[in-house]
Amino acid sequence: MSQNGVGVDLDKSLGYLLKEASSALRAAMEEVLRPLGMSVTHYSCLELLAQRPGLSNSELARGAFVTRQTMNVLLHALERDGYVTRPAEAPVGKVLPTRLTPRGRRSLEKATVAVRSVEVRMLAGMTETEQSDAFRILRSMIHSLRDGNDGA
Amino acid sequence: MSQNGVGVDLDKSLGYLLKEASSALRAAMEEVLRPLGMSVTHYSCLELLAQRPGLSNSELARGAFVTRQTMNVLLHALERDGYVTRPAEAPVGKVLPTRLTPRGRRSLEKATVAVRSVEVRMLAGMTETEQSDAFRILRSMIHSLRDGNDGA
DNA sequence: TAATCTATGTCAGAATGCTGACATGAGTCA
DNA sequence: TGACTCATGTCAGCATTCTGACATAGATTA
Repeated sequence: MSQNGVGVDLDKSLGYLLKEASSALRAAMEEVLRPLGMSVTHYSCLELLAQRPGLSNSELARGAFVTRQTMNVLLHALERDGYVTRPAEAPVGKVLPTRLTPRGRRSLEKATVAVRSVEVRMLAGMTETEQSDAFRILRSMIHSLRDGNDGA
Repeated sequence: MSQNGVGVDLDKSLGYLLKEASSALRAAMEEVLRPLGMSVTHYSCLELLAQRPGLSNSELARGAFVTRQTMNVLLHALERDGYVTRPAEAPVGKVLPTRLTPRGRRSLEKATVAVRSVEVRMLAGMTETEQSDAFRILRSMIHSLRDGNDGA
């Protein structure tokens, strides 16, 4: 492992490590979701709707960490394939509350099993203390990064 | 914040939190790199070359968590714009060792300052202990996720 | 009430990254 | 030596996501 003192030493950069972990997580999730014909964003959307029925397109987008436009495309596909339903007209304002269909719920159930296996694997090598540390530390990182986004 | 007991509870999912942190980091880096006309992958490539001169296209791709093909496109652009150089013929095998030009090095210097500010911000809210915990825990997560990728 | 601001859904075009495929060079092993 | 395996660089086509833009609905404020 060669390295010199210049710049941000990648071996010691928390940002690089975070990116590496995220990349590994994404790969693991894609691997278990592929046999189900489902992408990570696809799964995220369904999971969000299961836990908070009636979310709008924009809310789903924020929850899945993509743009409104991207989520909009996905939602239309999911609606076309019968996984979700949206009212033809907005009950209030422009917001179209989205809900899972029975088919969407069934599809999600299989995916949830697959994804949970990844989550379990990730937690496996950690003690109880490390697990709660992980939550606290990740939350701290998110908070620090968000603060500077529009603050300073 | 509503939620029920079904499925993977996102509020308590380490995977979701990891994705959130990674998303925040990416946004923060894009924000500071945009004024320099540089993308995250672009910066990653230059930083890798600064620390390990002579890396091949494939090695750079693995280091930046993209495919060979993606890195290949980027390298050609960087070479065209005079940030890196690659020999016309492979000294050995097919591997074309890549190196930063003085221009590439100058460009990287500015980016490094910007990126370091993000890294500092991320570490700011954490104690010394938490910082070393963060490294250990992230490494543990990466290891666990990788193991299962082709193993079990 | 009227003006302004903010958030939403949506369309269009562009950028980015990926999968599939191919030829080639190097290492392995019979 | 020859067959096999593996990694590399590269081309082409496709998928996903993003940025920019617009009209509209609700909230805020003068």
